Amino acid sequence: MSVTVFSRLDTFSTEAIGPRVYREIREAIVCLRLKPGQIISEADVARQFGASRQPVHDAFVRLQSSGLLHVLPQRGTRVARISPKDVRDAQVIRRAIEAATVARACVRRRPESLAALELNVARQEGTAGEREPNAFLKLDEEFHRLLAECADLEMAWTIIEDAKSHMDRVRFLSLPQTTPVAALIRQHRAIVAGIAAGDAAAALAALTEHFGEIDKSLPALEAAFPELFDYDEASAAPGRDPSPATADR
Amino acid sequence: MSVTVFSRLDTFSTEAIGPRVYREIREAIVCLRLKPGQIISEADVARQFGASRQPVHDAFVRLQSSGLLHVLPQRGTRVARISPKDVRDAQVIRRAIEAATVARACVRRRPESLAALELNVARQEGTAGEREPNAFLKLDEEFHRLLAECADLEMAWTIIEDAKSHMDRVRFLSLPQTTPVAALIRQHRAIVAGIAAGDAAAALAALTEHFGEIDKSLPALEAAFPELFDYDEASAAPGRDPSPATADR
DNA sequence: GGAAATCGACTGACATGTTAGTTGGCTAGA
DNA sequence: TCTAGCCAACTAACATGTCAGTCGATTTCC
Repeated sequence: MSVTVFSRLDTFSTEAIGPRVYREIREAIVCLRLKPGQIISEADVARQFGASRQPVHDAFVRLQSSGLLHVLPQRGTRVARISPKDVRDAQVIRRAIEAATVARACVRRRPESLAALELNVARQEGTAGEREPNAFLKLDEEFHRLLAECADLEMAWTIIEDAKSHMDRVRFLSLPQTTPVAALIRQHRAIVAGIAAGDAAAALAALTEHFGEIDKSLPALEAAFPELFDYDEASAAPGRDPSPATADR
Repeated sequence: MSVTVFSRLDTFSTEAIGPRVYREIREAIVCLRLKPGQIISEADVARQFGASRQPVHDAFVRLQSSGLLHVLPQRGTRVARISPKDVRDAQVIRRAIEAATVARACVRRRPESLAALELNVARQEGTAGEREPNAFLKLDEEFHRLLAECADLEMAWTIIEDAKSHMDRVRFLSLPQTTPVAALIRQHRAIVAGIAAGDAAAALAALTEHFGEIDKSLPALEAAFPELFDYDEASAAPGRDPSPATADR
């Protein structure tokens, strides 16, 4: 009936179940192991984890407020389809916040933060030869977190993380096709250089270029995977889906 | 023992309990009916609502992820103190997002959205004579929501709402003292005028001025109500509070 | 044959029971 | 008087039970 996506949580961990469940479900959504549009149920996911419904329910509550899940009361829960509007909204918002972050970082310029950024970019370059893109994605994630830290704007990272999740699903789709990782790394380096020099204009220019990438891939992906996308006006629309799409897998 | 803050939910409502509980708790925090630093418990709040712990628990989960509650596992939950850093972070983020919103609104310029904004500002001016500031606050809230709608950036409002909550507690504290409502309304009008004229520079200038207000009041408030503020580095720090502050009340 | 009523198998919403971790006060022993 | 250990009284975390609403397949009636 339903696809098995999660594996039993190991019992020998000091970490509470709740946070782990949340993290795993979230990652599964962003990495498309849970397909956009797919129906999932608290009880079913709980069974897969070998846990009770409660921590899964808590995770669902949080993921709903991030917009990654759509809960239809008394009917079911589905993984949010990729909404082109949400993707673009998230892009605009992320660009705005990250621009403010970089501008602030240019003013602060803490040596230790800069060192951390430099190190991170160097590591990114180290992954250039690898086949596995996940290593780069992890470092990219950390790069942007470090930016926020550098600007002393931790709250910014929390928000970017949420906005990013909508964008990352698109990025994940586009990975097999065009992965201009080298270009992305070059942009990262330019941002760091701008901050190090206190040259806000240069850093912001590099950042803007950095965000132009997704725009190119989105239309082609929509054409290639129409069933993963959502074309309705309101992303959070509760009652919809007149499409004859296959419910899951 | 604990202060009664909530009243029994009326049973004759079609709306589910969960959303109502969430809304009420959130409002109580923002309006300082729940004091920053105060200890609250799921069971106690549930009793006050005449509901079970479950919907209260769900609300706590969401409020924690907004940073309005700090849950100390197995120990208790406290209303987040007002963290000057969080307030400033929220300000920077809100300014960034709202600037992007206004810039976009200047480009779109939908007549019906503009009309809604005009109407809203007119209503604000209608509250000028009233003693009750809540009417203005409600309209102010709606004004910024309309801005997001005008820019077709619904996601922006969701985020601003969260960031605002941290700022609003400060604003609530400062209300009795200095309420330059007239100035705020003037700024609102200037923003709308800028959008209507498609003059992004003018609109953004008005917006920037609009955000300068809190900066002035914050230091004085910190001095006046030290017990409501939190001076630690990390706002989300789980284990802290070495201060001998009175637990609640 | 076709439309309407029915029923059963789901779902999440909500209620309640249980557990483990923390804390603060009490007491026994020095 | 002080201290170490114990214990009762909390807490949120987690588990499970119950319920009402939804949907779709089947049946029933025309």
